[in-house]
Amino acid sequence: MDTTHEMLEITGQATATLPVGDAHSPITVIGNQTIRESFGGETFRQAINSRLAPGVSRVVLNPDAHVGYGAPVGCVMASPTHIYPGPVGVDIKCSMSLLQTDVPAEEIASHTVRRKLIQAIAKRVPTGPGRGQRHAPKSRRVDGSLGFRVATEGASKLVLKKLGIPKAWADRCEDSHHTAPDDTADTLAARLEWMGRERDKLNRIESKYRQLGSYGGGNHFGEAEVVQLSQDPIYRAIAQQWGLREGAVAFLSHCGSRGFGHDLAMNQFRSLKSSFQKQGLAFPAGDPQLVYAEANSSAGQQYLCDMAMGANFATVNHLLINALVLESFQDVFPGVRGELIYFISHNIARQEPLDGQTQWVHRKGATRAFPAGHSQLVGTEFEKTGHPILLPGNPRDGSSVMVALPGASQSAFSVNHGAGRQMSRTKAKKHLSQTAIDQDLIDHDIISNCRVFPRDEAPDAYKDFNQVMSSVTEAGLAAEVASLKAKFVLKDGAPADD
DNA sequence: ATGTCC
Repeated sequence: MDTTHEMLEITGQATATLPVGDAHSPITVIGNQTIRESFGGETFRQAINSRLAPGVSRVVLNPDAHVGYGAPVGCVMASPTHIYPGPVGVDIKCSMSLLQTDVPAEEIASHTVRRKLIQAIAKRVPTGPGRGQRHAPKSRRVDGSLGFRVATEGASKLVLKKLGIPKAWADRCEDSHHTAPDDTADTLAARLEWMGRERDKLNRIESKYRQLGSYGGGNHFGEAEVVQLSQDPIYRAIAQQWGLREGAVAFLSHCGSRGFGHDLAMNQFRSLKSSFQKQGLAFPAGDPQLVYAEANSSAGQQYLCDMAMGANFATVNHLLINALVLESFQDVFPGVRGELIYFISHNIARQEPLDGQTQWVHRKGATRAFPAGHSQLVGTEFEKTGHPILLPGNPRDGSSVMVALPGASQSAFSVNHGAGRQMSRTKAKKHLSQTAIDQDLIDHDIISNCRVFPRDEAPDAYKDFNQVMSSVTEAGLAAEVASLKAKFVLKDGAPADD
């Protein structure tokens, strides 16, 4: 009997207090026993609240799940009719990207070379709060006018050209641009103009444009990797078809829409909550973080416009970071070339065919996983293989590139988005030893831009990535085509003695 | 996630 993939009976022991009508299908839980024990009651409660919320057709809990804003981080929530800002998340279109260079691994064996790369990247792509554009040359400066184009067009030809980003990279994005629900660019422009005019937000928004090309903080990072292809000939061939090469140095990035998306999300939460209160509407399970709108309503359309603009910002932010990282490599290795393998989000709602109808698939800390032949891949270069899935594990145990299998239909064509936090930041700072964390990375030949690695971001603050990965593969959702071994990490550094 | 509360 396969215990790696179980349907959580919502009338079962985890949820005995919640009466559920027959109309509700159970929540799908992806996780072996170790993983299921990692969830905790609050994560299940949030999943059940999400499942019982209006208009929701399906909820999937992935092995990296933990408590989040309204819905767990590490879940999928689908609705044909309703849009939920909480289950998109506050960092709209937080995503992963993978840039492969033609530098062979041997070239970055020495710490001296790696230090040079770290300095070259840190000079161009800052971590922590503040502006990404602080050292940008004039040619790349994002003013209000270009920022407007970024927010409304995403990775359009004009935006890519202005920012010096290779135009071919747009084809390697899960979505290179996002439009308003009515599919017209003018609607987004009108929404942005309205925010500037009616709500006196323009100055603040313009200041956020200056964050383009930066990582921010928290779990965001940039990491140099050595690519190791799968030993399985079928999956190795898929990796090679995507352009991955054994022993190449690649760069994995994790970040999102920075202050720009944050402001859009928070404004939406505020206005939707206040609208619920004015109308005397009840929040799902009494939780204001599960506030929602019907997608076709005026409020729903406004949210979808703001989500699209946050997503456009995140996309261009990521592509710009990759262009700047490639330039940094060229500082150290003149003439080196690089190609974007893929860019894929784990905090977004997308319209997708699911269970026989078009639905809003909310992925909150979950990654799209379309296998070969999926209707939304038809006509793309990934039609015959499925698209790359980029999963950060942790620097010590590595990260993974996967391909979806037909079994992904059981998880709403989604997998996890990483390892998933197992310790709160507070608990990690209290319980994990700083010297042990730093020694661990040294032992694994990994260096970092931080004097000391942030304790709340240490590998052991997260779940065992091998357990998470085996939960996914044993459920038949996806298979690994390549693993990524970290060589250096850029993160928002923690002070030495906090 | 976020100039970590407008």
